[in-house]
Amino acid sequence: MNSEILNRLASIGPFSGVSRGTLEAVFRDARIRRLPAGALVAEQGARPAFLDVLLEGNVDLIGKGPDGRETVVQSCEPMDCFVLAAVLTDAPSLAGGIAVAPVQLVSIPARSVRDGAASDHLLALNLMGEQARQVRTIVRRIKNLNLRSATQRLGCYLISQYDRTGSAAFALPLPKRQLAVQLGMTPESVSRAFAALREFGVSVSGRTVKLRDPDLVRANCAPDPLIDRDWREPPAACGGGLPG
Amino acid sequence: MNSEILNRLASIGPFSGVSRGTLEAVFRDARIRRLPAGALVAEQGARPAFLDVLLEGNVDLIGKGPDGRETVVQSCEPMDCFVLAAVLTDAPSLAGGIAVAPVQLVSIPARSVRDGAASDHLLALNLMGEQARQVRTIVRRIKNLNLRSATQRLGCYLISQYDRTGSAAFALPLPKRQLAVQLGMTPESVSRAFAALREFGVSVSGRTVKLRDPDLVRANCAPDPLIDRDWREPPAACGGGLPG
DNA sequence: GGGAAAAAATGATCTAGATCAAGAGTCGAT
DNA sequence: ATCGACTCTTGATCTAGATCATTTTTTCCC
Repeated sequence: MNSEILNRLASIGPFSGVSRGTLEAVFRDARIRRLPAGALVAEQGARPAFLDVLLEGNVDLIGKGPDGRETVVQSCEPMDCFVLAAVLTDAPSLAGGIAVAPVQLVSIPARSVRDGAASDHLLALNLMGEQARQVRTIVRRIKNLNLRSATQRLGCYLISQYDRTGSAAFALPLPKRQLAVQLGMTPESVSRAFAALREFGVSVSGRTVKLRDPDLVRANCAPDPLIDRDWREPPAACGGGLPG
Repeated sequence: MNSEILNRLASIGPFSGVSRGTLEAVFRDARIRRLPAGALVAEQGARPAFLDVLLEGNVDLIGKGPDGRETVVQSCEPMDCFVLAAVLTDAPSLAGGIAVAPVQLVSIPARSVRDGAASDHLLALNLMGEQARQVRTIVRRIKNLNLRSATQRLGCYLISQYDRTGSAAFALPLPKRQLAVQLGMTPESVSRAFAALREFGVSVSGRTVKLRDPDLVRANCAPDPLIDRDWREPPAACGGGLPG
């Protein structure tokens, strides 16, 4: 566990501001794991022995039913941690984790995390906030899936990329296959949704997307900050740099 | 705020074991509210001024999209608290609350809750656990909705009632209209699902349900502890009263 | 560059459940 | 009991998106 990784860990939500002593105790028995794409990162149904923090790659959390059907609960990006809820409650995981790209992750013994929260007030507060944000992320996903059509979902995703990059032409950060997972639909439906968006000035070529008229897309896809915005940062105080 | 209510509050997950002093500070400005069925209990989109704990009645948390569509995120029972995630992160509510029966609830200023968590380690730990359980409840709901058919959902619900009451003939604790909401379908679909379950020995008359052969229902509805069981209690140590 | 293999687009069907539209109980109040 | 207002049931369509099948495009490896 080198210090560069330790610094990265110390900077994410759950650990930010936590005392050196607590961090050392929590990370003492942590281990780095590297797994190839397709590997099972976490198993559904078992009480998790480790809290995993993703350093590189992507992981999908997939819930399986008794009859084999599957549903993606969440897809994780670098610096997300997963199975946190199961670790904190010491209960069986409701979903398994699959690496969709080669991953590097830190595995922290569940015990260490729980002990750390029990002995360090700030860590407990951070984890509380992390779980609260997690609840909100899932609720936003539910609203996205239930309140919008497939085309609207894709359109809003493109708009959010446009807003993030500030450019009307950008590359998708994900292969389309993964995009489909994230948007809760089949790859075929993603294709059709792209086709439907052509009408609104959206063109795709390979992984490059161009929005001829972002406002036209916006007008037709019902974007909504309560669904699309991550609110991780404090609610933008109106008038960023303005006085009183 | 009489002491009987205060005792009930002190016994629920988030507040259990918390010192008298902290509880007094947190509840100092709390108020009891009573609202008729149909009333708006919490508004979507606003930063919640209060954390609400439901004492009596039922509340549905409903997310609305920009174009008017709605989806039920959760339905709350007595002693549940809602909008907790928004209170803790001081962010706009993602869902509104509607009273589906006359409700009595305690409204605790959001500020008091956050201050309490910041100053009392045990309260922070409790709230962390509460949020973790909340995450799991929502994930179980997602799995229930995505991994099972409408008929299976109803069947599993009936099985869980059978297990709770220990009797093959019991009364539904909810009007069918609300049952539909809880199971994520329309009232019409509930009717049809009941009709489909007749084949498996399920008979309904008014609010009374009889299971002629619970195992037959079980065999056809794919029950799954990872979906149906609430795991609020610690994982049942195998062999409850047995030695060794 | 050529050619296998994966990813994507397109087309044709299928399906669970929603929606729309009547009937049939059920209940409470007078 | 009678009315009227619910809730529930049942039936007839509709639809978004999944699924299955085929072609086209990209990727990438020697």
